[in-house]
Amino acid sequence: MNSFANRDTTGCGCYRGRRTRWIEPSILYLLWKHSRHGYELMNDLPTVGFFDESADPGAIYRMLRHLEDNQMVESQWDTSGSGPAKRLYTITQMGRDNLMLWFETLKSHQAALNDFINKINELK
Amino acid sequence: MNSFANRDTTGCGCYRGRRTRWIEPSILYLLWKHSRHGYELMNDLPTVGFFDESADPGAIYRMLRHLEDNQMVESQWDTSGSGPAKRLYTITQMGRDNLMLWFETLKSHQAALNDFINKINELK
DNA sequence: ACTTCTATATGTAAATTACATATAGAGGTG
DNA sequence: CACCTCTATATGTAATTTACATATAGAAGT
Repeated sequence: MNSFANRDTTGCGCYRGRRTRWIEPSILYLLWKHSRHGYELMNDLPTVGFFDESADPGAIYRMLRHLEDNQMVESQWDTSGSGPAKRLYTITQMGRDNLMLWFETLKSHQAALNDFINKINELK
Repeated sequence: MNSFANRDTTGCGCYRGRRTRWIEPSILYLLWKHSRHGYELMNDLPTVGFFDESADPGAIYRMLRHLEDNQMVESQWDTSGSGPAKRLYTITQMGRDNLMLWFETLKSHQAALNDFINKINELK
């Protein structure tokens, strides 16, 4: 069964203010800047800030397939260069729109977090 | 089986930078301000900012029991007043220490979130 | 007797995470 | 050429977490 079942039909992972799955906007952000391979994303994700040294390959490839199923990204096999064939992922307009939805969610979370941190500060 | 198995032995829910379970610091924060009943927490949690209109009673009572198992809070039955007997929860020194650990985690998450939001802003 | 409100607590399906493992091409080395 | 390592994509699955439903029960009003 699809582990993304029960999500809304737009494929937007930011529905209902869920605060996890930062991997989705992180991937969209990196692909917005320029197209990349999955393996590249695995190395680049930690630069976004939500990940430590490495990101889980399983999570990345499953998320990429989910994003592709929902027309957020497109891919094509790239047989040039050395090493095994790789898929080059490119963000679509829907993907960009989706990241902008995420942006609103992230800002609202940012506000809540700032507020909570201020509250704790006042305790001391 | 305890659903908090595999957590570290200090009972600190902020280990490894986990970004969910805001309910734990939220409860500790409210109890730091003053002792409350579980039912009161259910109503007060939305004022902290991470919850919408209501918080899940199941999550609250299970978290309270977890906090009590880890000496973060203490409770005593309160039979005064009207209505059924209720448990009055009070934060302990360990609970306060734990919230301060959470505080550091939350600030590091705040930094990552601020950074990511700025990055998305630069795309536009 | 019946209903509603307060209060605490448990059950469980579905979603998610974390980690392990599988598959496979390319390149280097003895 | 057998072997190892690195790159690259992908699947399997146990444990964890969430979300929602339901259970239990005293008190208070009607």
